[in-house]
Formats: sequence, C-alpha cells, structure tokens
Amino acid sequence: MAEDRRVRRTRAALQEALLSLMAEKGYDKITVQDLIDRADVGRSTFYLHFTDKSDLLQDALSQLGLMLGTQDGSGSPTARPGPPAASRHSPTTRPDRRRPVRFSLPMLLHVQEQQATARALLAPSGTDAVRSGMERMLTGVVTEELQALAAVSAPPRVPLDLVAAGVVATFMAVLGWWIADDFARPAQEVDAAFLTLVAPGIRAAIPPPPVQD
Amino acid sequence: MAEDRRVRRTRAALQEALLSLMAEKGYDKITVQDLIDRADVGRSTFYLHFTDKSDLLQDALSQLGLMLGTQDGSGSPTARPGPPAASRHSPTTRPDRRRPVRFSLPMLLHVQEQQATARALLAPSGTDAVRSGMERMLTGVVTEELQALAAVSAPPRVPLDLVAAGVVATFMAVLGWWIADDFARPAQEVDAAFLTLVAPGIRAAIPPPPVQD
DNA sequence: TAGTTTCTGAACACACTGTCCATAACAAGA
DNA sequence: TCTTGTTATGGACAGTGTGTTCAGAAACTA
Repeated sequence: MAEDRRVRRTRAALQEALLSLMAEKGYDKITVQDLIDRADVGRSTFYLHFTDKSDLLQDALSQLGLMLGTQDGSGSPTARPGPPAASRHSPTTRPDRRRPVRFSLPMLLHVQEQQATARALLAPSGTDAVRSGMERMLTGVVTEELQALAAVSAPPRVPLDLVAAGVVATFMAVLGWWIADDFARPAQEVDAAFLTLVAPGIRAAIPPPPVQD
Repeated sequence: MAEDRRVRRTRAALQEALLSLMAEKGYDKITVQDLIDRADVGRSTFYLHFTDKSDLLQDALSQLGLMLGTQDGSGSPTARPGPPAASRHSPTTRPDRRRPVRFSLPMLLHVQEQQATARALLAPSGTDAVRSGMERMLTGVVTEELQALAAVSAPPRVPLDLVAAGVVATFMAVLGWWIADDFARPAQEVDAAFLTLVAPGIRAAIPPPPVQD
C-alpha cells in the first residue's frame, strides 16, 4: 500500500525546496530550475510529478492542512498534520451572542504551531494562491457560524455573506499583523483583540430577536 | 509646455491597451507583446517610455488618481480626474463617536464614478499591486482619523495600527463585494453596511474617556 | 534474480523579456 | 520651406524560463 519510496522522497524534497525558497525569495520569483536545484532532482522528474510550479504549491498546501474544503480533496487522503479543530466542529454548540464566532482562537493556535511555515506562506512575499485559498476556507467556516447565529436572531441588517467577508478580511488582517509582529503576543490576546474589533459589528448586523421568551 | 503629441498619443494608447486587456485576461497574463499589439506601437517604443509592464501600470494608476499618497507623486502633476475628497480633508473636523471614520462614503462614490476602471483594476483578475497600493493609501487616511479619535478617548484597548488594518481590510472586502454585485446597491446603503460592521468595533477598541466634563 | 517503476541528463521547440541600431516620421523654429 | 533635434519603427539579438521527449541508468518489489 505504501507508495514507492523514491516517489515519496522526490515529492518531499520538492515540497521542502518550495517552502524554503518561499521563505527566501517569495513564491513569484522561484523558478522550476531553482526548485530542482534545491531538491536535487532531474528536470524531467519534476514534470513527472507536477504539471507546474503552482501544482506543487497546491500539493504542499493540502499536505499542510492549510487548505481544507478548498476544491476537491485530492492530495492528502490521510491528512497528516491534522487541520485545526475549528473546521471539524459540528453545529451542535448553541450560538452565543457574547462570542459570535469561535473559529479564531483554534485557527490562531494552529498557525502559531507552524510558525515557520506560516511565515513563509502568509508573509507579504507569499502568493495570492495561499491567501485566497485560506480565505475561501475561512469563509466557509465563518458562514456556517453566522448562519447558526442568524437562525436564532432577527433578520440581518446586512447581507450575511457580506458580514462573512468582512469578518474573514479582518481576521486575515489580524493574522498578518501578528505574523509581522513575530508572534510577539500570546494567541489569546490576539484573539481578544480580533473579537473586540469584530464581535460588536456582528451583533449590530445580526440583531437579537425582538420579543422572545 | 505641452509634451510632444506623439508622446502623448503613444502613452495614452498603451494605457488604454493595459486597461482593456486587464478587463479581458487579468494583469498577470498580459505580456508586453499583447500591449504593443493592442496599442499598435513598436516594441522599442514601449521600452522607450516604460521600463516594464509594472511601470506602465504605475503610470496608469497615477493618471487615474487611484494611487494617492503612494510613493512619490511622479506622474500626474495636475491630477486630472481628481482624487476622492476624503484624502484632502484637514483634521479640523471634530471626531464623532457615532461615525468614527468618514472616508468610506466619498471613497465609494469615487469608485462608483469609475465603475469600468474600478472593475478592471479591483476585480479578482486584477493584480496585487493595485490592491496593495489602495490599501496603503487607505491605511494612511484611516490611521489619521483613528488618531484624531484616540486623542479624545481613553487609551485604546487594541493597538491603533491593528484597528486601522482591520478597518481597511473590511472596507476592501465590502468594496469587492459591491463590485462583484455589479454596483447593484446605492453607495449610501453600502456605506451604512460598512459602518454597521465596523463602527461598534472601533468604539469598543477606542473607548470614551472615563470622566470628563 | 527478474521485471517493473522511477529517475536522469541532455537536447529541443517555444514564449517572453529587454537591448540595440539604422532608418523613417514628426515637431517646431528660422 | 528648410533645418535641426526628437521620437517612432521594425527587426534582429542574447538571455532566461518553460514544458516535452527519449534512451539509458538506477532503484524498488516480489
């Protein structure tokens, strides 16, 4: 069942080359030549495994569990390093106005665990593909949470998808700020700041039901 | 004082080619060959005026008044179409807790005036350069407003630059949502939604002074 | 060991970039 | 109108990167 060891080694070498090069020069400036030099594999070998530079990126991302519901789940059937817990929650927990979204702290902790990788992927030198993949994933999670909240609230004053977009955008901004700050503050403090910024707006956009027992 | 007419025509043709091609295929996929074909100028002519594809983009942006405080003001000494009024305001107006930021509506109106261009530049097919240029500009404006507010408030519970980053990110998200929605709703409504999302968070992050006459 | 799969290196056609230069087209003043 | 300086032109050029192909070497599986 285990794949050929050569295959595993080649793919791993290329993925590691990608990450280390991203940390050094940024995704855009990496060439296939750079990758195969760093990974020490033949040119044809690269194209035997990946169609593209971006194909390699997709693969690396899915292995890291940073892309989750994004596109088809091709890549990691076993999900090696495990995605953040927030994405697995069932909507069984009752929504709480005090804390209208719950994804943020687990997500921050997960990112913190992978500091080096996160820095390489999400730094300004990183590519759109990463950010937008992560945004898509977060939008799914947040939309779910907001729908649960809206289900027990008065009709939203702002379209739900717009609220979700705003929340996700703010989260990405907070995340970028944290990374740029070298993870200097504890995740809990960053999470609190995020909620301070975002929660009152959510409460205003999705107001409590008018009269309820 | 007027430049050589040939120069003006060449530059205008290239800029128009850039914008129309961006609307069609997205900035990244445009090649210099595409540009000179569309503009019908010689290859060497292009490099006589611009060092680069991105150089042309910078020039086009400054002509459009979309980049404002960004970098040096090289390009439009006369500022043809006029930047949004928000960037010109003196900090003479007293900050108002009810409406902690004022930049949004003028900015939305300005974007709406240039619908076609805005769509080409800010659509997902657009480039990072545009978005990040606009973000930088907005961050300056927002920071100024928040500082004015903080000057008459209790110490902020969240670092001011983080608040600014969050506000700008939300605004960009709202703007993207509006554009994707084909400007279907009036700017005033979009502005109201933006403020609903953002204002309560700002008030929470920058609380009123404890005891004041 | 034999048989299969994967890796390799080199060569190839192709696309895009930026530079260069001799010549042609143009603008503006005498 | 003629002259002078500036700008545009097309084509050729070297340089870099991409993605493909192929025959032989190497590594793996059983």
